[in-house]
Amino acid sequence: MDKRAFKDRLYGEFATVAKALANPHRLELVDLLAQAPRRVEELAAEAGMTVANTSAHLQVLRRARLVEAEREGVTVTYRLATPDVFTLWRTLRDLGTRQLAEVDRLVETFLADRDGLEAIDQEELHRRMQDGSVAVLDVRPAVEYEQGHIPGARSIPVDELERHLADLPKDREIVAYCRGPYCVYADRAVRLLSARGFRALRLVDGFPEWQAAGYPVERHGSAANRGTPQRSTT
Amino acid sequence: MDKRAFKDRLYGEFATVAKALANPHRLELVDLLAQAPRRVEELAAEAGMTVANTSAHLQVLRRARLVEAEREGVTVTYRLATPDVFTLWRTLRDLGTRQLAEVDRLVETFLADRDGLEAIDQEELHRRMQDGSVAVLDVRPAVEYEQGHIPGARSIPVDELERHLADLPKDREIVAYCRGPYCVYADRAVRLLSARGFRALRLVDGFPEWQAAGYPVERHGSAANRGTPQRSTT
DNA sequence: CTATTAATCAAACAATCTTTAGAATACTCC
DNA sequence: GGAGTATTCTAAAGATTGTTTGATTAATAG
Repeated sequence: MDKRAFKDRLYGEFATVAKALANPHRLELVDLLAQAPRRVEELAAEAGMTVANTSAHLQVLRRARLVEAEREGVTVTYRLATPDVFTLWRTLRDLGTRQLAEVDRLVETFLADRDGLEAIDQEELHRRMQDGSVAVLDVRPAVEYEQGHIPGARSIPVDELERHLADLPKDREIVAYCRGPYCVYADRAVRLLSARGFRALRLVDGFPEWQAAGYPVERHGSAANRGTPQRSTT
Repeated sequence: MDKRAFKDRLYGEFATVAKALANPHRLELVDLLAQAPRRVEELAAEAGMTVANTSAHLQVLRRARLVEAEREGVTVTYRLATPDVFTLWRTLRDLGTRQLAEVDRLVETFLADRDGLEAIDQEELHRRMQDGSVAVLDVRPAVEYEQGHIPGARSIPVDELERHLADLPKDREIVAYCRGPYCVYADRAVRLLSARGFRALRLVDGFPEWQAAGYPVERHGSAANRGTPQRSTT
């Protein structure tokens, strides 16, 4: 094998990873799987695709070793092959956010009223959590909460929020978070809560970013911290 | 615009970035541009492609805002749009290295004798540079050295190494580096030097990784440090 | 064994991507 | 203006990708 053949094949291998991410549907699937492992049907429903098409895309991801599948009886559960896959997706997403004006434009258009919502970042939330001045609210679907959440966070999926307002404090600020910077659940929650007289604000990032930054994480209500928080793993 | 349309378009934008990287030739171009800005012809020659094809691929990268072009007289010089593009490429490459067995196999096959070469990492090189126990050798093409190199490194492109052996010290270890973990120039240099009685070893990473890690960098022989080194920007 | 459910496969088609060859453009030098 | 050079554009062929439809496989329950 000569040098040119070696290079071609090596870059070819790395290109298969990029190819796996080079499709909007597959990026959405990766984004969903970063929240929690899921079955094919669930993924198809969440992403608004047919099951057959979802299955085909999942297999592209699997061939690139970005996701793994596990059969349990009649269902097949997919999960990210390693947390590094989320890191890659986030690196891609953040670069796109900085470089592509169109992303800004889309956010401006669709999340026009987001500017009116108060927001805080991870560092500030972590500080305020420690002095107990805030209540934390996870508004993602329950299955995602169960796979891991910010310690002490209460799980109320956004669609059920209206029914559980009585459980929330009026005397403390409420910080709502969801899947990530482009997830709209937290926006909706903050808007609803504000309208009902709560003091609510949103976390600018989602749970996967919180976890990737090394902040403590809780699972199934039992403490499962990763030690002292360490900022900025990027 | 409804939520589904918003998501589709947002993921679609991010997919354009992944698509730009989803081709072996374009990855090689990004890798080359991470070393130094270059003209189309130079890139085509380095990557073993026709000029027309190189131009076409560069424009895919440009539309995705990963590279920028600047016309200077009759030539057009391309460069990475931001250093973050290298970060994305490295994240992709490192994930591929960890996940794809085929990468390992290719390296084993083509760089079979690499195991016999002594190697050190960035941290250790930085330490040894400070106590003056090593000479550092940049074996990349001169244009790449001129765009930035490890402070105090001597530039001898690997093809000219044999002619300049007299300039190298026999009483100190020589650390050779080149473009990155899969670049073969440093391997060749270390092999040649060892055969001629020098004590030579290779740096496991290349210059772009050194720079991205926050270690000091020098340009055109004049000091241009970035302050104290800070490890691990990943 | 049969029926049921979840997931995958196979075939087909449209759409997109890659490459080449040759033409066209943009600039410089004379 | 004309010649020469670097780059880009155009057109066309060939390969790859994405999606749907309907069939098929794998496991479970009765």
